Amino acid sequence: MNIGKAAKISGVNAKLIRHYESIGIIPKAGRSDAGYRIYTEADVHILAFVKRARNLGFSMKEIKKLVGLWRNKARASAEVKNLALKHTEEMEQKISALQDMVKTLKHLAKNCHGDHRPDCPILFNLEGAG
Amino acid sequence: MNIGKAAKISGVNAKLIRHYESIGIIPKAGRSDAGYRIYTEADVHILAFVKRARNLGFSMKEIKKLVGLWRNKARASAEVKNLALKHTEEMEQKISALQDMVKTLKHLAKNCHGDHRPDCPILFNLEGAG
DNA sequence: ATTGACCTTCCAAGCATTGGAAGGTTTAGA
DNA sequence: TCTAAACCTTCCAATGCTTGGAAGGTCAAT
Repeated sequence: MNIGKAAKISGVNAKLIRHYESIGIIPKAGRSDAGYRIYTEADVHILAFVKRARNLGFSMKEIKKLVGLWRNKARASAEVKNLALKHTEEMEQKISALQDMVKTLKHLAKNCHGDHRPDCPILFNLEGAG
Repeated sequence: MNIGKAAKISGVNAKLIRHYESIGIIPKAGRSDAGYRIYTEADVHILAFVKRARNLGFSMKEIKKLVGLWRNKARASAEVKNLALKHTEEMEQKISALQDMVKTLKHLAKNCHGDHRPDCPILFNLEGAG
């Protein structure tokens, strides 16, 4: 099938498929006489895999590893698990950083009149008075 | 003072200060005879303001607005508050998206042996079997 | 006069994705 | 058969934020 159909089925748009190919995330597709990329069911499967991993927040670098592990039937599950847990930790750190920011901003906003008056503790805090 | 000193005091490194100037976040600095940028205490104050806003997760676009509001003594606090609350909402959405990912990954990792064996529910899930 | 620490500009990379331009190919309909 | 729409190709650039380097000019102190 052509790239358009592969895109539709896998949920990864054509532009992105070409990009993934160019950075080596997925193997180079075969070509028709006219130079069109040709995809098999298996190729679409890889694309869908990539998409799911992205939805779980993995970076493309990590996904490259995951795809490699996935296609290597002899991989050790420990390697995959480590990757997943490391990623989980990073996300948890991001979450707590975001929660801190939200907490601070909510506190500041709560004490801001939010009307026509110019006085604003949010700016006052950013100003360095906090 | 020169850019190096301004960087040290404000906590924003010199490279970044030039960049901020180039994208219009901060006003263009004055220049010495030799072309060196010259900063005043007030300039450093703005830089520190930007840095604090960044630490709260505001985008540069938002910060551009905040700096404008901050310098405009006649601003309405409502405008600042809206900006802050909108930003807070966005962060909360990010948090919950991340939490979903973490939950899914933790669940998968829990059921993964994590040893030399190849079987791995994490990959199985990414494969599309989930 | 020379060294070293500063400053200048420009160009590029990193992340992941999206957009457009300019052109070739296939398919369907008049 | 001609043509128009819908596909495909490549390349170049932008997004947002930051960092890095190269090549060169300037300052302060030795």
